[in-house]
Amino acid sequence: MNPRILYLIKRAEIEVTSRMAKALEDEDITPIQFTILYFVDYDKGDLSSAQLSRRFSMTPQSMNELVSVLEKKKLLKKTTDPAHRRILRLSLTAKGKKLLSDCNATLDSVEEILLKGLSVAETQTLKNLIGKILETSRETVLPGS
Amino acid sequence: MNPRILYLIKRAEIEVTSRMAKALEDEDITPIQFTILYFVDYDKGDLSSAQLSRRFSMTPQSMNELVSVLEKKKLLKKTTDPAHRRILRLSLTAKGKKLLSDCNATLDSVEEILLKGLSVAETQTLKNLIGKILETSRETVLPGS
DNA sequence: CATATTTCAGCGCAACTGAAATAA
DNA sequence: CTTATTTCAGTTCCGCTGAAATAT
Repeated sequence: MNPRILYLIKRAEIEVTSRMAKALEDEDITPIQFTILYFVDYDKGDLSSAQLSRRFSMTPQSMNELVSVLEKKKLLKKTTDPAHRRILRLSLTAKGKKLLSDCNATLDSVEEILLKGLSVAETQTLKNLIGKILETSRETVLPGS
Repeated sequence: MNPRILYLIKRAEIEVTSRMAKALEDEDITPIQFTILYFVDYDKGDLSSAQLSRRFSMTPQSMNELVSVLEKKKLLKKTTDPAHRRILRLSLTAKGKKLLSDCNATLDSVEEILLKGLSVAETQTLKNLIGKILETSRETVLPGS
C-alpha cells in the first residue's frame, strides 16, 4: 500500500517504545524516565527541571512531576544552584548512575534485535537520514522557539 | 553525543506528530483519527472496529471510542455484515472521503517540508530501511500474536 | 460451551491549565 | 516591575479493566 513516511515513522516509534517499555520494566522504569536520566547524566549537573521541560516540549509542571518520581526513587537529586538560589540543578545519585548503565546495556540488546536485518553501513545510513530530518525540523520551527 | 537509534526514532516521531497535529487541526481532526480514516478507506468496507483495534495494538473498547467520535462527526458509518449480524463493517461517508483527500493533500506538504533536506533516492532508502525494521519487528513478536 | 464483536461503566495515568510563592 | 523557577491544586484526555448482551 506504499505508506507515507509519516506513518512509517509512527509505526517504528510504537514498536520501539513498546519494546523499550518491556525491556525496562525489569528495572521498574519507563522509557520517558530513562530518557530523563540519560539527559541529566549527559549534562552533568547543569540541567534544571525547567530547562528539561523546554527540551522535551512539555510544560514545566509536567516535567516537575516526572522529576519528582525519579527523586522519590532516589535516582536523581536536586541541589540549589550556587549563583541562583531559586534554580535546582539535577544530578544522578549513585543508585541512578548504576541503574542508567544497567538500562543502557539492556537497550543495547533491544537495538541489536530490532536492527538485525540491517548491515552496519545501513544502520549508519538510517541514523544519518533521520538526523537530517531532525535538522530540517530545527530550522523550520513551529511554535515559539 | 551520538544518540541511540531508539532515541532518534522517538524524536522524529514527536516532530512528525506535532506537525501533523498542527496541519490537521484546520480540518478539526487528530493524527490518530486521520490514520483510522486512512485505513478504513484502504480496506474499503471490510474492516470492523475489533479488527482495527488489533491492527493498532489497542483494546477494542478504546478503538470503539475513537470510531464513535468519527461516527458522530459523520465521517464514517457502520453497516451490519450480511453474513455476521454481530459485526459492524466500517466505511467512509461522502464527507469522510472528501475530508480524507483534503488531509492527504495537507500531509503531502508536511512531508515535503520535513524531507526537503533529502534527495528522492535518500527518501526511498529511508523508507526501505524503516520498512526492514518493521519487518523484523513482525517476526520477533512480543505479546500474544 | 467457547469464542468474537459490540457496548456501558468506571478507573488511572500523564499530560494539561491556573494560581501563587520565591528569587534575580 | 518584570521575568524565571518551582510548587500546589484542579482538570482533561486517552487508554485501560470489568462486566454484560448479542451472535456464531
